[in-house]
Amino acid sequence: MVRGKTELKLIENSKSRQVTLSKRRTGLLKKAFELSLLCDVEVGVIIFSPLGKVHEFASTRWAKARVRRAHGQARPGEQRA
Amino acid sequence: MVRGKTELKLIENSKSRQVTLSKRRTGLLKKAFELSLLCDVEVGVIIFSPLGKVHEFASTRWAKARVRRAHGQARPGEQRA
DNA sequence: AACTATTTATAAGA
DNA sequence: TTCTTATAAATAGTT
Repeated sequence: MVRGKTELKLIENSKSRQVTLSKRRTGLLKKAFELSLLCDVEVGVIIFSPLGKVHEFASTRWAKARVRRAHGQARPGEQRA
Repeated sequence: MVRGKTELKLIENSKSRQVTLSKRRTGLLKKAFELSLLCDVEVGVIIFSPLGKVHEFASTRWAKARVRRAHGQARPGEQRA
């Protein structure tokens, strides 16, 4: 949201969407890390990219285990199919 | 991180920590929502406050189910005890 | 991948 | 907790 603020809707252009995903994913994971550190809370974040890649942040071993369990089943595409 | 930038370490003062948690939690969930919307990705976020409260964001029914399953077991404090 | 103009997020204070 | 404000951080578009 900068330089001609972004609308809050799906980014149609796939190239832009990919770039934005990459940047914001990094930002989101960073924010999650900071929150867990600053406030001593358990945080878990899971992001499934369309291509099937998974990115995650889990603040502790406990949260990691939960996150793992969370996607130990089917992936989004499979589930919704 | 503003007005005398925050150090990346546990906020010792519990009052400040609580306030920061509240603000940043809101921000994190918002970012997660935006990411899922803008980039069409599945996103799940779980935050366990020390007091046992749970805050979450899940972009889809699929993700919701996963997140629910993820903390349908024990809570952090219990697990680590 | 870097840059940079702007928008956002947010720490502190009220 | 909600509002305000000053400033740090994130990031969209560009190179």
